[in-house]
Amino acid sequence: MLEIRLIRDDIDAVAARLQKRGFTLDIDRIRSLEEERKQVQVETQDLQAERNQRSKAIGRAKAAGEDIQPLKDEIAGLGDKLKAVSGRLDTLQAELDTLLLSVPNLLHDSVPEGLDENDNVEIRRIGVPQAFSFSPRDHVELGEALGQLDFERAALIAGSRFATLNGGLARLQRALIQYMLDTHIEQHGYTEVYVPYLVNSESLKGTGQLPKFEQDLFKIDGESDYYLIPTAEVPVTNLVRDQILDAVSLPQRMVTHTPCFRSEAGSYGKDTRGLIRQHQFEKVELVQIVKPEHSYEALEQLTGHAEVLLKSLELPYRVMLLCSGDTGFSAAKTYDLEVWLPAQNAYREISSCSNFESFQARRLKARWRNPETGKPELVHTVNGSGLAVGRTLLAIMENHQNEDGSINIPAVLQPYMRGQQRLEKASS
RNA sequence: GGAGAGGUGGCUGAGUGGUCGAAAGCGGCGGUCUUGAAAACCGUUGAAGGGAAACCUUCCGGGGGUUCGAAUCCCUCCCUCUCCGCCA
Repeated sequence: MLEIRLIRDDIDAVAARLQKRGFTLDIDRIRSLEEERKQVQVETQDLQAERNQRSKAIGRAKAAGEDIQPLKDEIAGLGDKLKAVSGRLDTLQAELDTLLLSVPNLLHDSVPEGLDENDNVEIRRIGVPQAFSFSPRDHVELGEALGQLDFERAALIAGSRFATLNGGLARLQRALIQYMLDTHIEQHGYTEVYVPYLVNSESLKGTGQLPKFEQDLFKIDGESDYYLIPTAEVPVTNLVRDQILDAVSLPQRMVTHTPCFRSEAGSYGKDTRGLIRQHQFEKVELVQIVKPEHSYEALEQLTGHAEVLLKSLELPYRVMLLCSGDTGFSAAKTYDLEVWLPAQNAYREISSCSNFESFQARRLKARWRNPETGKPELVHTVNGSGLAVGRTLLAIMENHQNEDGSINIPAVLQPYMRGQQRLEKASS
């Protein structure tokens, strides 16, 4: 959410910056709503002040033993008038809030202009794709040949866009999770957290998934206001909702592993094969709560933390700076890490690292007390995948495959696999 | 699931219809004293919105209601605690 003051002060400049990402701000509607809001608010507050004054006078008169009936008569009608005006104020405020909640974040100046992913800018490219002496198979073929990846069983149990793993592959996924968590905890200074996988709508509103992106979520049917988390960003960032944090507690660096659930509505026919786009997948998520002046530094640092994993897993990747049209709703600036997939002969997203500046913090009312001003001020939030585990698993399968269909386990994962060096058909 | 007790400022905790945004204590900040610190004493100390400011409004778990007036009464939801039952 943007600061209403910013919009009030210079709505044209804000609208111009939003246009950069293809969002058209309804200037006239906001102007007229704001104008009426201001007038109705003053009116409401005047009436409230009058009511308070007169009620206190009645209190005094009563204490003095005077007849209060005449005073009560004088006030007749004020209540109804107040109710009408404040009702109107509530309506106006609600309309403005709804409008503001669906306005995306302003982009950082360093974000290149562009329409879609084709305009994203490659920042750096690390690692060289392996030259195979045979035609590399994709992870579906490899996994099914190993007998350790099964989409048919999953379709039977749940439906499309689910997978079952068994034996070595299931263990390798678990090894990846442990390795990623341990690396961030031990080398990058993150604190591990464990959080709910079901969250309420307030939390989703706080991080920006609601109200605009309800169709991407799985909602739990019933009385309770629960959604399955689409990313751990939601519960973890909400740890600081409605808080005024101590300056010395910043930055907060948190890491967690959770499953993530996405409806993938609107992605019919896209990535239908394999593990790339599933309704359920595992992800290790990095979240930082920082002072505003450090958030861009934190974004670079956090992106680097995710990159460490790709390097150590010997996976070639590139870092993309998303252009204005491709940057997500809540983000001010985003780097995507894209891993090389030999079977697709392409780089595919495996991590997305964003600085949200105060956009989420404003919705979350997540603040810190600035010692310089003594006042509560909004924090900045930064997060990124470190990494998407399912996609990492398939990247390992495809990049580290052998001609016989076995898969080399990267050295850093072997300690988590009792020293096992390869996944083979016999292994389990 | 059944029965009961609660949710008040950074914390503890008073307040059951009227100058209550809220006593008191702790903590924080500033000062006096001191070579310095501690102690003691004095002062100060919540958040949000509107306004250039004076100042005004709102907030005592959330929402709704009664009343001239609600932290206080009523309804409803959420959460915490105790006991019983059930359970990974």
